[in-house]
Amino acid sequence: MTGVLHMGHALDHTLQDILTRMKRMKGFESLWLPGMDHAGIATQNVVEKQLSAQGLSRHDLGREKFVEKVWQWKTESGGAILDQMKRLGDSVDWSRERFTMDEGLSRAVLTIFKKLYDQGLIYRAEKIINWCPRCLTALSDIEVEHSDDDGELVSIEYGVGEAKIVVATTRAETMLGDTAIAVHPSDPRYQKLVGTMIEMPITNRKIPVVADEHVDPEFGTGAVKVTPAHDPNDFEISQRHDLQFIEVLNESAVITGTNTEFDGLDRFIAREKVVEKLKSLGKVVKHIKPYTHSVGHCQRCDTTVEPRLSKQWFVKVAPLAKAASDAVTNGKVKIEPAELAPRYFDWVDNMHDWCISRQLWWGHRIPVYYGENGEIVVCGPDEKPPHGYVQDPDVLDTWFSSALWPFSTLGWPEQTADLKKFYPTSVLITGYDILFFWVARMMMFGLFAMNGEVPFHTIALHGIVRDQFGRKMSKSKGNVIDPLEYLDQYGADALRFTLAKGANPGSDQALAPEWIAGSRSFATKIWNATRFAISKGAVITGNNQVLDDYEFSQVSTLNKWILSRLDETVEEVDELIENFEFAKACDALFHFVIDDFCDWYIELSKAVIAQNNEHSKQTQRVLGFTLENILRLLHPIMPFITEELWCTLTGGESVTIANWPKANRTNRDQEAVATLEKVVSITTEIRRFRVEQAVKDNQRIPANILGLEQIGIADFAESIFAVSKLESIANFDSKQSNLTILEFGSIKIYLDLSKNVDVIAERARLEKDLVSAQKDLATAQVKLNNEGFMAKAPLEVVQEIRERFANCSLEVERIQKQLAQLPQK
RNA sequence: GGGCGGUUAGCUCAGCGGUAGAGCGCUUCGUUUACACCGAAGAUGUCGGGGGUUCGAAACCCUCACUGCCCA
Repeated sequence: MTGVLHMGHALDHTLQDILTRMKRMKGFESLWLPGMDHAGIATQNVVEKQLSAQGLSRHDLGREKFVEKVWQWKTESGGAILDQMKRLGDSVDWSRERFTMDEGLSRAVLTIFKKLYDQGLIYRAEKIINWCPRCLTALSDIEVEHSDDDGELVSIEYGVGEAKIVVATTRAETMLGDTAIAVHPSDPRYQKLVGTMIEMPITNRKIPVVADEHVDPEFGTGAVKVTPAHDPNDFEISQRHDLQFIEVLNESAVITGTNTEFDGLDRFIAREKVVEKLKSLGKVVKHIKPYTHSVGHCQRCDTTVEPRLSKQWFVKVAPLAKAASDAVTNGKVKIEPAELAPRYFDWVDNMHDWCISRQLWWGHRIPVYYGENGEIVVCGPDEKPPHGYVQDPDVLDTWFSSALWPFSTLGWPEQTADLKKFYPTSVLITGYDILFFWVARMMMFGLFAMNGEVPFHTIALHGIVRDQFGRKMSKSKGNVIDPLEYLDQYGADALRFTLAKGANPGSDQALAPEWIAGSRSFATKIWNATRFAISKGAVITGNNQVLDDYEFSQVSTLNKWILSRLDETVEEVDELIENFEFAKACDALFHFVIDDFCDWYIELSKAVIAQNNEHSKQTQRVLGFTLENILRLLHPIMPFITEELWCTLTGGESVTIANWPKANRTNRDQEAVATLEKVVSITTEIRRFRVEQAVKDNQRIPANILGLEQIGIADFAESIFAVSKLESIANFDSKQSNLTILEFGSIKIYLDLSKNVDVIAERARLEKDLVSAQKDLATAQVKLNNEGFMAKAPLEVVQEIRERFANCSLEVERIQKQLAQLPQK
C-alpha cells in the first residue's frame, strides 16, 4: 500500500503477465487478481510521520480518528503501485481488485482466527519476542533482519574472594538484570561453584551459578551471564532452572527500575557507562576485544531489535507447517525450479511459533475479548462479545491476512462461484526471497482453511534483479535502476522484454540500462520489418487463414523453410513458457525474428516479390502469415507494440484475444531447411570473399554461378545474386581467364573483379579455413582410430563422427584445390 | 556454526556425457530501395585448481580455493 513499483515488481509482474496473456490467448479463463495488503507497520509509520510534522502524535487523535486518518491517506496517496502496474501493461482483472482491509477480507480474517483458536492453533503466552523500540511493537522472526555488526566483548569479573567467575558479554548493560551465571555441567573449572551464590558488581545482588548443557565451554571463559528478561537463550535457561526475571529496559529500550544511576539512559549509552563503572571498580579483566556478532534489525526502520519478555498471541505452527511441507513432498504442489525445494523445506520444517500480535492501531484488531476476571471470548464475523467484555487492543500481523489471499479474495468464507471455479489456483510466480515470508504462510492457511486443498499447484520462482555487475541494488550503493524511469524512456515493452530475457528459473539476474535500450532496438526492428511487409503487399488477415489456398507441399522452398522454422519456434516458445523458461523463450523468439525472419527471409524474399508472378503472390502471403504469428508469439511479452501493429494490420480485434499459435509438425520440411543452410553458406562465402578483397559494400561484382541446379537451389539464383551484391556477366564464358573462381562443393562461382585479386588476402582467408577444417578432421580421425570408441560408443554417435569425417575431408580437399589454383606469388 | 548455490569469451549468462554457445561490448567495412534504435564480415576461452570415473568430462564423483545467499 505504501510501496512504489521497483524492478523486482517489474520482473515479477512481467512474468505473471506473460503467463496470463498466453493462457488467455489459448482460450483459458485466465484470472490474475490484483490488489494490495495494508502494510501495517509501514503505513502507520507514514501517517504518524505526517502527524508529527504537525506536532501531533496518534495518541492526540485517539484510535478511531487515527484509523480514519489512515484511510484518508490511502484514498489520497496509497496504492501508487496500482497505477504503475497499468503502465507496465499488467492484464489483471481490475473488477476484482482487493485490499486486505476490505470488509470481505476482514471477515475472512475473523473467521480463520476463530477457527484456529478453536482448534488450539492460536494461543496467548508470555515469551521473549522481537521488539522494535522505535515502532514500539512486537515483530515476528521474519520481520527481523540479521547483520554482522561490530561490537565489543567485555570480560567482567563477578564475585569476591575464592568465588570468582569471569563472564564475557557484548551487552554489558543487561547485567543489571542478571539473575544467574551459567556454566557447562562437565566443565571442571567451575564444578565447585555450581549451586553457590555469587555477588554481582554494581547492584551487589547475589545470584546463583547454574549448570546448563547449552553453555558452550569453548566460548569465552566458558561461563555466561544469564538475563532471562532480555535474551532468548537466557530465557530458555531460566525456564530450566526456575530463575527470576528482572526487567531493566522499558519499551523504548531505556534502562528503567534498577535503582542505579543508569536509570533513564538509552541502552547504548548505558552500555558505555556500565563498562566505565565496571572499569573503575576494577571488574573489567583482560582487554576489551572487538567482536563481530549477528544483530537483529527491524525490517521497517532498521532499529536494533530488542528481545523482550512480553505477552503476545501466537500461531502454533508445527501442525500447519507439517501440512505445508507434506504438500510439496507428495507433489500436490510443485516448486519450480525443483532445486529450490530444499530451501522451502529448510524453512517450513524449522519454523518457530509465529507471533501475530502487533502493538499498532492500523490493521485487523484481534477479535479477542476479555471479561473482568480474565475470561476470554473470541468472536467470528457477526458475533458480539458478552456485555462488559473489552477487546484486545492489538492488531494482527499483516502477513496473517496476506496469507489468506488465494481464497479470501475469491469470497471465502462464503462458498462463492469464484471460489469453486478458481481455487486451487494454478500458478504462483514470485521471488525465491518471498518463499519464507508469504508462500509458506499461504500454504499453511490455504491447506487449513480449504480442507487440505492447496492454494496453488505450482510455485514458479524467479530471482532478484541486480545491477550490471551482479550487486544487489540499494539506495546506499546508488545503483538502483528505477523501472518507471525506463518505462518512460524506452517503453514498457523494452523493459518487459529485457527482464523476461534475463529470467532464468530461480536465479538472480543482472540488469543495465543499456540492455533496456537494446530491447527497444528489437521493438524498432519489428516495427520496421512490419513496415517492409506492408510496403511489399504482405497479406495479413488476423485469422491465420491467409494460407488456406496453398498446400504446404506446393509452396516454394524458401516459404517451406520459413514456415518450418516458424512451426519449430511456435512449438519451442510454447513449451518454454509453459515451463517458466522465460529467458529461453525470449532467446528463441529473438533469434527467429532477427536471424531467420529479418536477415534471411526478408532479404531473400525481395527478389522473389520483385518478380511479380505467382511465386511473389504466395510469398506475400507467407510473409504476412509469418509476421502475424510473430506478433501473436511476442504479444505476451511485448503487449503494446504487438497490439498496435496487430490492430493496424488486421483492422480487427485485439491481439489479446487472438488465438495462440499452435505448432503443426506436418508443416515442416527438413529438405527445405537443409537447402537454406546451403544458400546461407554460399552467400556468406561470397560476402567473406568480398570483405577480404576489400570490395565496397555497394559495388556489384559481375558474376556467374554454375551448378546451382545440381544441388537443388536454382530457384535461389536471383536471391543469392541480390543479397551477395552480384550482377550477371553478359555473354558469360567460363573459359575467360580474368575470372576468379570460388568453388563450393560442386558449384563454381565465377567473379569478375575487373582488377587483380588480392592473392595474399585470399590465400590468408583460405589458409585460415584450411587450418580449421583440418583441425576438425583430425578430431574426428582420432575418434575413429580409437578402438575403445569404436567398440563402446553408441552407433548413432559413431555414424555421426563418420559423417563429420567425410564432410571435413571434402572441405579440406576443396580448400586445398582453391589454394592450388591461386597464382603463385 | 548449519544449509543451499555459484565459479564458462571484456560484461551478463546458457549449455550439464559426444567438434565450447548467445546477447551486449570490441575490430574492420558500409549512408544498397524495412530498419544507422541498421547491415556485412571478424576476433576473443588451459569451461576456478588438483585428483578420479569413462572410449569420451565444461558436464558425473572426490578434494581444495574463492564467492554469494538463507538460517542460527
